[in-house]
Amino acid sequence: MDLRIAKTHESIQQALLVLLKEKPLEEITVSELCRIAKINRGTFYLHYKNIHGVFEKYFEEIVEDLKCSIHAPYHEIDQGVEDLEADMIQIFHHVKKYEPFYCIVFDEQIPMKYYYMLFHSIRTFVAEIASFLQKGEPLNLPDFQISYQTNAIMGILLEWHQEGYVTSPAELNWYLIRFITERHL
Amino acid sequence: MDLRIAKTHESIQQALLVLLKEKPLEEITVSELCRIAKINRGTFYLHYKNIHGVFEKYFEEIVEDLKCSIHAPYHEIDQGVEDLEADMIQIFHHVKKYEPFYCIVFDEQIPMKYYYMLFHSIRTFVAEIASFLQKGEPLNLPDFQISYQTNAIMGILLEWHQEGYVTSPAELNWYLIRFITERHL
DNA sequence: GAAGATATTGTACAACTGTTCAATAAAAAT
DNA sequence: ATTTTTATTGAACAGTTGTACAATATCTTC
Repeated sequence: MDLRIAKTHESIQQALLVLLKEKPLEEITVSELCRIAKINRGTFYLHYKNIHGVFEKYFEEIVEDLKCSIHAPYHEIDQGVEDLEADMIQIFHHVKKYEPFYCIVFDEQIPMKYYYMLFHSIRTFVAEIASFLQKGEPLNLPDFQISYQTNAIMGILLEWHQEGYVTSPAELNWYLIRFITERHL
Repeated sequence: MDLRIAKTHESIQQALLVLLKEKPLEEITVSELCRIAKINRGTFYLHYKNIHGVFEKYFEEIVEDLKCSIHAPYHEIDQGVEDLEADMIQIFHHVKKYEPFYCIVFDEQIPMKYYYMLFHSIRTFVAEIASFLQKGEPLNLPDFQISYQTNAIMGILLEWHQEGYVTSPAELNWYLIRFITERHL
């Protein structure tokens, strides 16, 4: 790996963090970021398509961390409601951990891209649970049901975002388990 | 109302439709739109903040149409599962009706704003159903459950978008009613 | 350490953005 | 029909974008 590339990437990522402390992502310009990062603007375009490209790199790592959080204490045997609870609450702890980032991700002005990244991550998790619980049954859940379930969970995150992340992860998890296990409407 | 303003608005909205036929929303510039609309660029900024401001106006009307679709055949009495089905399917018919617009709304590059507009519209509807079904009970559903339910429905729309709107509204509604009435996972 | 590979820089370009201002045109009010 | 109000225009501004190129600096490899 070329040291120059590594250094450039570091400067850019660091500059983004600096700028995010004073203004919203959508107001940050490439020119400004390059001035902070002390790199040529042309160099920026050699590595990223635009400002969102930088943030996306960051968010990829965050989503990766979520995947680890969920699957770290994965119990092969006897996945009951208790284990389900233990896994689900990881999602809320994760969002709380990276709250400043999710404030950006769920912002009105920000592209759907990041929502989809989180969605796909949680969806994989939901699909695994579903296939695990329904093993033996020949009919696996249709894609629509997986997306239905996944986005339901994300609905809680949206509400959480809107109320300003006041509710505790524990209480959110209590809600979630209740919504999942009880009949709806 | 000033005729000049009305004429300007018409020109701008019409120009957006023309440009949307040849390129994605995110690639349309204010300058280009003003050339098509044959208005001064300064005039544009007198009425809209940016290109998204124009699209938002359009989408407001579309969301308004959804509200009408849902509440048009509203049955005051005896809202059973059959009536619920009749109301829910309106959502799918609506999205199908404005498919080209929802292709934009659900696009990766497009701001969350439009997703939230649709979300709030459906959320109002879900909240009404919930309070209707649970009337008598002193405890009304918490905000988290309404958002959970609402976004679950939108999960079906997201999946629908991803598969290219192949599935029929009738089948989607069949899925949805099944997901709502059956116990989850 | 020298040679080769390649990342970075500086400069330039046409196009777009968002804003300002006086001048003009067009509508509304009388 | 004239006056008043106000929307639109044209021009200009500093700043941004995305791209291109030759010149330079820096890293890797041998």
